[in-house]
Amino acid sequence: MKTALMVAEKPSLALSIAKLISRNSMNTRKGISSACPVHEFTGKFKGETVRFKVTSVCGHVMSIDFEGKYNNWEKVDPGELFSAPTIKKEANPKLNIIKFLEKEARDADYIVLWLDCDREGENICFEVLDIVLPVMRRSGNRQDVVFRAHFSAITDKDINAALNSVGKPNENESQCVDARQDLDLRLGCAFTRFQTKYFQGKYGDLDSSLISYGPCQTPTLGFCVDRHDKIQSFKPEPFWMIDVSVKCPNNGPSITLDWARGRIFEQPVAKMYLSMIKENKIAVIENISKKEKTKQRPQALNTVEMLRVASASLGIGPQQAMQSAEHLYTRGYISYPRTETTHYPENFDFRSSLSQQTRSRSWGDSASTLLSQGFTKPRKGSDAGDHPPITPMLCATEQEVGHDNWRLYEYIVRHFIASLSPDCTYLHTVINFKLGEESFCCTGNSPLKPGFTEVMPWQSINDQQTLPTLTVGAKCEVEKANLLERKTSPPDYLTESELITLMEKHGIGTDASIPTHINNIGQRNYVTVISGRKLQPTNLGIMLVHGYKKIDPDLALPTMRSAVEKQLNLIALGKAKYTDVLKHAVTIFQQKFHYFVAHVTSMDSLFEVTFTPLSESGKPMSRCGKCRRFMKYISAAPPRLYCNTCDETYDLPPKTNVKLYKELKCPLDEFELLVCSTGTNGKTYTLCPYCYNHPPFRDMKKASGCNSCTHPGCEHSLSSLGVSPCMTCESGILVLDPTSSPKWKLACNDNRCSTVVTLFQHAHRISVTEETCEKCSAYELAVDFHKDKTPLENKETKHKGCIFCDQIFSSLIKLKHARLAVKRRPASRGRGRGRGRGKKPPKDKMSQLAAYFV
DNA sequence: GCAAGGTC
Repeated sequence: MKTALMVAEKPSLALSIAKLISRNSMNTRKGISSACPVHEFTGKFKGETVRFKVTSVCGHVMSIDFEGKYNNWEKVDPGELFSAPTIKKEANPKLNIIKFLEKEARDADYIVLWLDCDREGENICFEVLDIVLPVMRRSGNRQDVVFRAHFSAITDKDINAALNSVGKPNENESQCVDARQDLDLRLGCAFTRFQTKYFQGKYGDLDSSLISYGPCQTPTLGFCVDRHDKIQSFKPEPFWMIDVSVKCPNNGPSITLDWARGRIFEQPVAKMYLSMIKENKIAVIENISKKEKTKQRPQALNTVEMLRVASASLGIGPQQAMQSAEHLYTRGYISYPRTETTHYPENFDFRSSLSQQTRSRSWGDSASTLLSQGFTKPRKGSDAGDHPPITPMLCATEQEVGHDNWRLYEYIVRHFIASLSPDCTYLHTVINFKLGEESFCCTGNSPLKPGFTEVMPWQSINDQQTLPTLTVGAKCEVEKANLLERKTSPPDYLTESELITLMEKHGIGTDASIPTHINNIGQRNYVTVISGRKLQPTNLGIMLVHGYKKIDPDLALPTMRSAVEKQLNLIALGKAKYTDVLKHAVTIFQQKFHYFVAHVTSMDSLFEVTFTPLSESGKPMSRCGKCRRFMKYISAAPPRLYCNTCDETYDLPPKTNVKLYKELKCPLDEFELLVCSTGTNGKTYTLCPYCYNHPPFRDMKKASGCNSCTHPGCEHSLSSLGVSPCMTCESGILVLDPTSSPKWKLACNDNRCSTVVTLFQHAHRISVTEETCEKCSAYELAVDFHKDKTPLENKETKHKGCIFCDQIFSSLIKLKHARLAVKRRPASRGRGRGRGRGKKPPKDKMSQLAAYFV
């Protein structure tokens, strides 16, 4: 029997497709990629009986980057990036998708591509083909083994129809995506590297680790700065309005009236009207109109609407909202959260979705009512052909999902129920008054049928002013008539929710990437989120956009993206060749880049008035090894030391507190050492500013401290202070922290690992000896305890041994877990001092150590 | 260290 391998874009879709084709009878097994299971069953394909294997990738398998040497910021001129060679590399190596696909393809005769039916999906088709075709059983030529399923909904009908009418993948559409990736990479990286190096090399208070540019993120920032500019250039104008209140007949309530003329912009005119009005003591009701109005139930929920409401009503930002939605989706509480569609599929089972929600204490009654009394046909939405709208799939409780996820879940459920509820109707009343010649009115809304607002109470009609019952011709006594002076007010900063709408309208980003772009401009310190989730641009954000406007306005305009996409569309439509279009587009941006570089001083003239030059930034910290003068510590991102005399900058680790380490010097370069602490877990280590940026030894990585330095003679180095391999991470070594006295500690020297082992107190001195433990081969410590507080017998103060195996030491280290029965191998002996210290002992040594500290 | 696009 032949085998057909079928590949979807994500695991959830592979499952749905397998269920629909196999009619729910399949075997599911794990694949070598932890994320992607394989569903197997027998069925019909192209008239023959085959074994189906349905699985998936996780989005793109590959991503584009420059060839390695082009990633060196110091050695490569950003301008070269427009012609630098690029490579495709595995997008997420942890998932091991390439190996997984190769393995599953080996016994396959057919490959059927079930990737999403959009351009990205078409592109992933070819990523998959590049991996599977070389290893597949080749029973025929490519034409006979490669098939593409075209589907527009995940329904029985659609999926099975797609299987029976498979076609071919569209290479033009795929190449269109390749072109976009190539262009975005070159453009983004060239501008980002140039700007970052240029401005960080001049100013000390930009407070951003990266001055990035991107064809989506920059126009996104542009929207925020545009609003800022409108606010800045706004000139308030005074205006006057007439505030009248009348008393209803028969001692009725007082009501405030609105003047038909609204605002008057000339004071004398307003005053004239006021005196005319004041001549009347009585307002007469001229007309009363009552109209039934409708507030429509919401359409089915898609991603951007969910993000807008999350930001505007729940105060949850887009990035966090997507994380919550992801959490709810992976646990089965809601349907797939990335969709543009606002129309329910024809065969959507509303009854079962509603039934699940009847158990809820908060909205169960609403769901029950709809089930027993019949629900309203949902409004027609738009079907983007991607995924069904976002709906609840299971009834959750707050305990199960956690408070923040719960708030989003609650909204999704309420929105779903509301979309099946009747519209809300209310009575809109307008009462027209006459005061002499002038017209006034007052309006009121009173609910008739609450409809969907019962389940979305925040949408309900509730008027502050309830109108009393009045009749035409009734006379109301004027209580007061005053002139109010007001000023026109500027618009407010853009809210996240408005920004999402603008991005969607201009085609900046996609439902999945909009949150990332918004998050990016915050991370880079271009905007700050202020109260009400409004986005206020920072000086940096404003200077950048104003700078682009001076040099080349296209760079920050939302139209640039769409103009590029128009060109790229020609590839997808087969009207132009991939290489021609790409070459043309790259050339244009290369020219724009060179023009920008040539004119960057006009952006810089904006920076000069706002930011502080490096020479005036920071406070003196440690001495430079070259000129012996104090260098200045700049704490704003990116943190660094700047030597004004040498005009050199030395990067420092991010998010780390640094201080001088007793004026001790690095024996190699004479730079004064620093002590770094990250604050979170009490891990501290020392570093030499010069070695951190220019590692002196081949086995010392860039951006490491003395605890990774293999200098054989320096007392601060790994060679002198290293004790044993780290028990929690793969590559780290536990090093004595010489600054930790009196609460002595060992800390892992891998930046990414937070392991810290707290040793004993009451020791004046601890040193790492040259001897290694016979049992575990860790270096032994020599400890000098305080004579009054020594834990040793007979008031002894000195003791030497292995902290893991020595009875006295191991009893003094507080272990969370008792020693487990660990198989011990005879210790390797005779390791030399120095170079050997960094080397990793056999694997079981690791597990042995791990048993002590969990 | 950089873009934007998939998805976990």
